[in-house]
Amino acid sequence: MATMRDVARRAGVSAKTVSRVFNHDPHVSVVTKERVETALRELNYVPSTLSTTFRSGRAPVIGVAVPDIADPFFGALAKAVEAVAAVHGMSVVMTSLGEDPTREPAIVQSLLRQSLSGLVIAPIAGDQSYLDAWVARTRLVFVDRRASGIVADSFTEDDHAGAQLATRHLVEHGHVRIGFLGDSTAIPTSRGRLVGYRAALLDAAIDYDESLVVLGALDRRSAAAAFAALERLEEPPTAIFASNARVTMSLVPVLRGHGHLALAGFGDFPMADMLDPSVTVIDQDPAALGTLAAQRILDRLAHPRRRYRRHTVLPVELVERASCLSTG
Amino acid sequence: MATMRDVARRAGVSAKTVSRVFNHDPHVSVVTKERVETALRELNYVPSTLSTTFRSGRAPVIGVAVPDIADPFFGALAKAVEAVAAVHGMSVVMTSLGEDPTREPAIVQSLLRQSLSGLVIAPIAGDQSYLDAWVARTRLVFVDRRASGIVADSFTEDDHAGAQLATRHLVEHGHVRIGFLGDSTAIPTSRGRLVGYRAALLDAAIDYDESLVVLGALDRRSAAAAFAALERLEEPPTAIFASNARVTMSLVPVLRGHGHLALAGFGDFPMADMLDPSVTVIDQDPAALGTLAAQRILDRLAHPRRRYRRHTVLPVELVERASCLSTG
DNA sequence: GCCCGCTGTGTCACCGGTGACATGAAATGT
DNA sequence: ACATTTCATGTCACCGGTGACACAGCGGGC
Repeated sequence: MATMRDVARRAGVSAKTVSRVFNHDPHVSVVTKERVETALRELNYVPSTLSTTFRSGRAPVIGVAVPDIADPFFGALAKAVEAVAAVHGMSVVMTSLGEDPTREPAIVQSLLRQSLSGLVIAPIAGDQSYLDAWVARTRLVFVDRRASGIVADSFTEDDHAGAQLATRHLVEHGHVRIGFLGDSTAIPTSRGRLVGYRAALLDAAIDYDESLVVLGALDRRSAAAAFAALERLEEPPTAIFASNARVTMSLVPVLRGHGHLALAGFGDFPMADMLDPSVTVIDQDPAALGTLAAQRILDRLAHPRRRYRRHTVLPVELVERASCLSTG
Repeated sequence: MATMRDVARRAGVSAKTVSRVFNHDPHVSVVTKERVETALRELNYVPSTLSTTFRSGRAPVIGVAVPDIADPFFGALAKAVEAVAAVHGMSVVMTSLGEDPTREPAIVQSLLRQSLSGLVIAPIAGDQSYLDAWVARTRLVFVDRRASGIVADSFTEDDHAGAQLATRHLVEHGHVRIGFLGDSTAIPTSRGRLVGYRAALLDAAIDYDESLVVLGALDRRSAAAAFAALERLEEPPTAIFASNARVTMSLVPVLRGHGHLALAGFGDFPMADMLDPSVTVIDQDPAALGTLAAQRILDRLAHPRRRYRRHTVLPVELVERASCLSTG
């Protein structure tokens, strides 16, 4: 691929002059300009971002680190980040953090070595103090979950209010024994949702029964096992609150086999309205998270000393469908 | 962030020596090595990939350009690419090409300016000759759809056989009037599936009726419109073949309202087995496409002059569920 | 005629890790 | 004891676009 010096040689000028022509610097004579433009065209010059990136020490790239890029929630989030980045001539590097919190630091740091302009991260580990050294260099924005161990911007959704809303909704449909099915309380979002669930019970003066809280529902098999644990209770639940979309989806086939319990889940998912019964959910807006996060990175790049709101919590809303109507 | 020269100054050696220690070059005395290692630790040195990338002219990055990264199919594909790349210390830049084929060249070229090690692309345009200049520099691998206008590796799925299989399946369930609902025949995959559909009809000695082929079913609304066009026919279809998962999903609510037609779709999707009726589909393997594509890029990087099979077509299989049983 | 400013263009250095090569000292071989 | 190899370490240049600065030539104002 032709470099600027190649073009310069062909046009009989210095590389700097080519640079000027390429960047529409007015201080170039018309004759020179035309000669250079011809050479540019003839050599099919395409500038490499490498040198500018190297010189500036900052790649025109925004990183996105999420638990799983194939998850529709994070897919939508990433897509939104990319849309914002593209408008500003930036690219997006993506990485899946997976399930193992201990691997998070290594994965994220190998991303950061690329001198990203910013990083949007939905962490899986309980502590991000390993990012301490990077806070000054890279604009870090947390989404879905707040940072812990460091101070960084965050855009999250109202886990507490959403879970409270969904649980209250089940209570209003006459349920008293409401199970909480989740993945792991190591994840802050799940913790927040559990707290919201408890708050709704408290509001309704329903005693909190720890045996109704079952974790580890990661896929259909483990969801079945978790559900079985609830069924074995002396007083099994008549309704279930699923702490995220993955749990809800894993639960659908399980509930199908075991009579109809009421179900409400945190997080909408494709086809939720087409299932029988259609699933009542708390609707999140991953695209909004992504857009805001990307925007914040660009804002901070453009205005390094401006001050911003540290934590933004987006409201969520209940999408009422049929699954909360049925009773065991 | 500390550079090698910073470390060198602190340890009282040259930058090169630091480089040697960092890369475990045995030609360093134990004393020096320890002094350097201390300095490395004290300054918390993390190498920047920027300089090496610049010098080598090749970023340790694989690009992934797909129509929509939020689509579960491409999400799974991207995830697989990333998994392979991560093992080799590489990152993945992703970009959505969107819907407008005319924007593809600009989007892809802005990716390529980053001197990627390779690019995995599922194109939306009908012609990739704009990539001509890049073939020599960047390892291009096409997935899901072949390249047109240039010679490049491809990994695709057997659109023809899959569509033929699904259509034959519907025929075997007694259907003669089978509608074909698709997005656009500008997309090569859709074209291939249409051909497969026609082949199955031919096999069964069923006349091909062009009015049974309706395109433009991109979302629920347009799918409804497309379906309405079929319903208006004098002899409406009793079964429908949907040319991709997005069409199938858009069609689910539409069919719900209009009596039960048999349905088979190309491409599985989450919850397809939980719908009522569960949807018979042709199962694709996006992760396999992603893995193979990434692997090919790494292979070509490692063995530049080795020869490879240009085009690989992966088999697909029918997942029989309930939707093909019901009859209008 | 001199200074000033403006214009068009060129030169140089820089960003940071590392390959190619050099250098001086110690170790080994004869 | 001297030649030769090995070893530890250093110096330099490079990758490519561009900011800082230089400089020659020219026109205008005094």
